[in-house]
Formats: sequence, C-alpha cells, structure tokens
Amino acid sequence: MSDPAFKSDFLRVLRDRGYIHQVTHPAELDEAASSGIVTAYIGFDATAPSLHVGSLIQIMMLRRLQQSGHKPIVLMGGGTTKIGDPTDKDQSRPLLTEAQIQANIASIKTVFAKFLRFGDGPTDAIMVDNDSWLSTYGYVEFLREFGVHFTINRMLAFDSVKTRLEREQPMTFLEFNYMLMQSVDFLELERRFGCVLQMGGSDQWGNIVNGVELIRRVEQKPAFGLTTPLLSTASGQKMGKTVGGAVWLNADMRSPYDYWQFWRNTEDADVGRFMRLFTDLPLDDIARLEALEGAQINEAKKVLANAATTLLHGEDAARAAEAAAVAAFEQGQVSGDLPSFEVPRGVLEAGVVLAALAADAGLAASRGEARRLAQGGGLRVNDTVETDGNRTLNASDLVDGVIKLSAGKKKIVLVRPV
RNA sequence: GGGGGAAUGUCCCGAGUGGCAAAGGGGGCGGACUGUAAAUCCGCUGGCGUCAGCCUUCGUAGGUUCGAGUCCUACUUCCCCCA
Repeated sequence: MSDPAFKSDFLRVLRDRGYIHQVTHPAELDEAASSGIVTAYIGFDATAPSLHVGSLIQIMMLRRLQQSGHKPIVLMGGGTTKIGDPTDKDQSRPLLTEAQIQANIASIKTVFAKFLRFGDGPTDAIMVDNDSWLSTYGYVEFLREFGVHFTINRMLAFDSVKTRLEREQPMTFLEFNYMLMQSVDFLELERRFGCVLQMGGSDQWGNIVNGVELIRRVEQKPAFGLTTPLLSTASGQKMGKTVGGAVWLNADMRSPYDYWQFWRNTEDADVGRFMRLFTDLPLDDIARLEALEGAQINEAKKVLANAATTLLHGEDAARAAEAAAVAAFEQGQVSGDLPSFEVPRGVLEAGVVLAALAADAGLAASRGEARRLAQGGGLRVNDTVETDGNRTLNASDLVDGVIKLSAGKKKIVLVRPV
C-alpha cells in the first residue's frame, strides 16, 4: 500500500496527506483514477442533526476526491438509521421517526455544501438516501436477490464478526445483516451512478470489502474500497472530545469561536498531521510550520485553526474567532465575540448569587458544581478569582456594561443586562 | 422447556459482612507547572442549601426490619449451560 508510484493525483494526494489505511486494489484503482472520472461514495449516519469532527476526515476525503477531478457521492443512511445503529450496545435508544431523519439529513447537508460543490455537472457532488432503495425490498426478494451471494462461512471469517464471537459477545442477526445492507448500498450506487469506490473509516473495512466483492461477482465490474486510519490524538485520546462536549460541525450547535478554539488547542505532536488532513494548506507550508519548536508551534496552531475554521464557517468567522481569542488570551481583554449570556436588568440589580448565575450561563452543570468550582479556585469574576460561590453579584460588578465570568482558562461568558 | 449467573453513583468499568451519599479505577472538570500543548503532581466529580441540614439514587414493584444496594416474593431485561 505504500506503493510510491501512484500516477493519479487522487491517490497521491490521499497518501501524501495521510488518509490511507487500506486499499483493495491499489494499482487498478490508480489506473482508473488517472484515466477517467472515478465516482466514489462514503456513507453517513443520520442519527443527529449534525455531524461532528469525527466525520471530518471522511468529508475532507470527498473534498480531495472532487479537487482531483472526480465525483463524490454522499450517502445518507436514512434507511439504516430507521433500524438504529446496532454496534451501539444501548438498545433502549429511541428510534427516530421518518420526519426526524429527514430533518437531520437536511441539516447535515448544509455542512457538506461548505466542503463540496453540489450540482449536475460530471464532477459535481450528489447526495442520496439509501432509504430510497432499502425500503423498497421485501424480505424474500432481498434474500433471493442478494442473500445468495453471501456465505455464512465467509461472513464469519471477517474480523468484525470473528472478534465478537471470540470474546463471546452477542451479535444479533440484525447486526449480522448490516454487512449485507451496506454491500447492497454499494451495488445500488454502482448501478445508478456508476460508483466504483467506497471509502470509510478503518472499522468499515469488512463491510466495504463485501460490497466490492458483491459488485465484482454480480456485475462483473471493477469496484474498490479504501479506508482511513482510526483517528486519535497523539496522546491517545479519542479525536474530537473537548471542553464542552462533542465538536459539532453545525454552527448552531458549536459556535465558530469554539470550533476555532478546538483546533487552536491541538496537541503539538498532532499539528502537522491535522493540517494535512483538515486544511487545504500546501504540503510545503505544512512541513515548515510543523517544524516549529517550543512555544513557536503556537503560531502553527493558529494557522491550523484559521484554515480549518475558514473551510467550515468562512474567512470572516475565522478572523473574528482569532481576534476574540487573541484579545482574551494574549491581552486579557474583553471582546464582543466572546459568548454572552443575557440577564434581565432588574434581576441583576436585585442581586444574583454567583453560583446560580454561573450555572445558568452554562459554565457549570449545576449550582453545586459551580460552588465547587469556586472553592477549587476555578471561577473568576472580571478576572479576579472568587472562591465564594454564594457571593451576590449586582449592578456594581458591571465593568463596561458587562460582567466577565470565567470557568478555568478557556470558558468565558460575558453577562449582559438587558 | 430445565438449570445457573447478572443488573450499582443515569458517561463507562467496578467493590460492597443490614447503618451507605455507597470503596477503587477510567473519563470529565478545576488548580499548580507551562506555551490556550503534552507529561507530571494536587483537588473536585447526585440535587438543593441561610452549610445546620433536607431531598433523590444501587433493573421494576411489593414485603420483612427501628433501619435494605445488602434479606424475602413477584416481574423485566441480559448472559451462560442443558434440551
């Protein structure tokens, strides 16, 4: 797989930027990608109204595909979402209604539009929902048409299945069938759009390979699979979890400022890797930036944060986020771009308990937590540490019309009377 | 169908002789040190509180008891073995 002689721009870019974990038929795929337009797809879940950073590597890979002259298909798992994700052990998860799923898909599409060009052209991206075919099959029909191509013997040999059985963990029949459904997705996309490549995370390898083989067997046509490495930070943390929970991509679920902060707080050892994966910066620039040492690497982190935020939220939002961050962290100043929380003026003048205000403003989950935070020295009012959570704040605490509340170094809220 | 085992702090794993707001981890949050990094060390980690206390928690529902996560009964879900 570390074949250095890729001819196609597509595979060369993917390899150089670190997207490739495994590929099914590298030479053949390379040939196809260098001689014509390759149509490829990645499947996404529709269980939430937004994707989060964990999916970003996949989204970026579709972007690279389009950038190098090929056609991306975004497959929304509307049909499979109806069943619920079986790899999640929590079986009590409520099933989503048709309307919720459609709303989620619409919301998610707004994010894709930032990274991909959609349209009717030969290399324009399209989005399809697997519900449009999965829901049309009857059970018998499904078995007869597709079931005959899968042997239990082979399915049992796949790692995803094998390890489950070896660990004596239960695997339901439903789960077992996911492999088939995903393979059928690939086949349908091949028939409808001439899609020949499925990409995904390394955990999808088994499912992808099955689809590849199904197409090769049924259609007697070439098909390929490619997976990305599992992403974690250099210190072993799962990618995408930070102060404030999941890093959602939709702006209404995660502000551009927070998104910028997420990238700004990248570990030193990850800066280069992330720039290659999550920005369009040229490799030369990245090599220079990631070579910075000591505190200088912070400059590289800002470049990373700006580039990543610009892709998702636009240049203006990225610049505003940077300005707010510089003001808050480097100059200790208050900036209007920091998150704010509004309090009725009358309430403030009557006096508000600090712990209650901090909890309401979202700095702590409860008053008790806010109190503990204060006791531990983590709560500040206008940059002064306040250890008494029961202290009452009123209008006299306003500085320039706001009260600046901070929990730790990175969570800041401006309380505004209205 | 028969037999055995399990369900614990609503993030996860996990101990728990009838006195338990419940050991210990992980994770998370905060502090120190730094560079808004990593590593390390320290603290916190059910809710409300006028800090005395009150309230709510151990699958569900009952029961025994002054007192139940702990004992009894039924039920639910899951796992294993036999058929």
